[in-house]
This record gives sequence, structure tokens and C-alpha cells, in this order.
Amino acid sequence: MRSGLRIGEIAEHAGVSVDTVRYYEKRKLLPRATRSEGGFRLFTTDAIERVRFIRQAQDIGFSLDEIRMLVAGGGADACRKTRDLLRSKLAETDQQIKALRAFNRTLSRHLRACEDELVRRGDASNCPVVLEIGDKARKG
Amino acid sequence: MRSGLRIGEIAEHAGVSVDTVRYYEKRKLLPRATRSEGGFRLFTTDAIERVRFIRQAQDIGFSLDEIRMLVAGGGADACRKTRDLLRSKLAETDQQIKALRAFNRTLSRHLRACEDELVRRGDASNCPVVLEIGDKARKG
DNA sequence: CTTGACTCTAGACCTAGCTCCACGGTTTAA
DNA sequence: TTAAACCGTGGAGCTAGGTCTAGAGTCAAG
Repeated sequence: MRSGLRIGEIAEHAGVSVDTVRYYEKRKLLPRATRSEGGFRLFTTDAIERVRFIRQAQDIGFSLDEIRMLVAGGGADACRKTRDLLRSKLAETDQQIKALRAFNRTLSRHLRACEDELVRRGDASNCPVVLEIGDKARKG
Repeated sequence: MRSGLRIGEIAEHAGVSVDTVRYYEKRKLLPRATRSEGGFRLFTTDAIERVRFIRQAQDIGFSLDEIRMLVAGGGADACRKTRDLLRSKLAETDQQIKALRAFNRTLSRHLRACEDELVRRGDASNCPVVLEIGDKARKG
């Protein structure tokens, strides 16, 4: 009768390595797990979701330090700090979405130019994409 | 009468360090610049735009290797390869936009919870945000 | 022709975020 | 009670993307 999940189970369910879980604990992204008699970490299922959240945030470009601030409760006015952080992060992600969309348009233009060239000539000896890239960045 | 821009000018206008410009050249993200008699690099203004493009792509999560593939022309069917790469990158950025939007919703939920708590109690001793993060990640 | 700002190369060093290793202890099923 | 499969710690090593340094040469203004 075990009173928790072991690190390997957390890792497997969250899709990361056990080393990564330990690393997150060390970096305080996860609270220090309780231990078995013999010293094994014992987690609750929450840890799995926590790890998934961390990865989600990372994929989107947050650093572990930033994520820790979102995730780690603390002093008396932690909530207030978290709120402020959330607000600025929200603004950041909005901004990022805009940047992505703009870049997406740039890529589409290149793609069209590239496709046209291939259709018109059937060859690619002087593909225009490379040369135009500076140009597009200026306008996009 | 100089026949080009020096590395410091490129760096300044593109908003990066001279080391970074040299680094990009070494990594083949920039074509090797022509040199002055004395060995100084001499760039055209295109280089500035090229560097900006690189940073734009980087900000959005592309690695330098990926960017090089977008930016560096090459063999006979470079255009075809570039086109394929552009297509997959376009799909990737679309996906990334979706992820960002989802994460944004998650952040908004947290923010609302946080604000409500502060309004209702005026204190933050048991802010719900931290505890709910696993939960939200599951639903988001 | 001197001076101060700039640039060159090669290579060491740095941070983030893991990943691997050695060596040893723990669980658990047979 | 033993063997296979886990897990612990500490610390070294790795990749990406720079950043810094030393020692020497170049350029432009005065």
C-alpha cells in the first residue's frame, strides 16, 4: 500500500524524464515531494498536471524562472504579485501572437513566390526567396 | 570613400552586438562579407534587414539551423527545399498560435480567479491560483 | 604621423535546461 | 531472500546561442 506516486510514474504520465522531474523540484517548480521510509519521492497526481503546465508554458517561450513565479505561492501578498505577473504575461502572449501572425504572413509571401517560380520555370536555379528575405522583413 | 558598411554599423542598426553579427556569419546565416584592404568586413544594407529577419524568426522560436535553411540558397533544387520547409514552418506557426491562444485563456482564468479573491477578501492569504494550476492545465 | 576608435582571429567562457554517470540504497514479486 | 527494476545524491557533461578576452592590425581626424 503506497501512499503516492513515484517519480517514474509522474515522469511517464507527464511525458518527461525522471531527471527532468527532479530538476524541476530542485528549481522549485514543484514543491519538495514527501518521502517514503527509504527516501523515495512520493507525489500526488497534481504533480503530473503541474509538470504539464510547466511544459505548456515553456513551449510558448517562458523561462523556468518565469514559470516558477506563476506557479510558486509564497508570502502574504503572493496573490497580488501573481496577478500583476499574469497581467504582464497576458500582454506578452498577446504581443507574441501578433508577431507570429506577422511572421506567418511573411512566410506565406515567400511560399507564394517560391511556388510561382517553380510553376513558371519548372526549375529553381534562381529562386527569388532568398534574395527577397531582407526586403520582406522590412515591409512585414 | 568606403564601399560598404562596417560591422559596427550593421550591428547598431540591427540592434545586436558585433559579436552576434560575426557569429551569424560563422554560422552561415549571413554570406561571408567582402573585405577591405585591411581585412575589415564590408556589408551592404541588406545585411541589416537580414539580421532583423533572423531575430524575428528567433523570437518566434526558430533555431538558427532552421533559419539558415530558410535564408541560405544553395544547390539546384534549393527552391523546392525552401518551399517544403516554408510549408512545414507555416503549419508549425499556425499550431503555435493555437497553443498561445489556449495558454492565454488559461492565464486569463487564473487572472480572474486572482482578482476575484483580492476583491472579495482584500487579502491574499489563500490565493487559489497556485493550487488550481494543475487543474486548469488539464481542462485548457 | 599620432591618437583613439574600430576591427581582426582564435579560443575560452557563460547561462539555460536538461541529461548522464557512478555508486549505492529500496521495493517488490517470485 | 534474492533478483530485477526503481530510486537517491552529487556532480560532470552537453547543446544552443551567444559573450568576452588577448594580442595585433586598420582607419580617419587633426
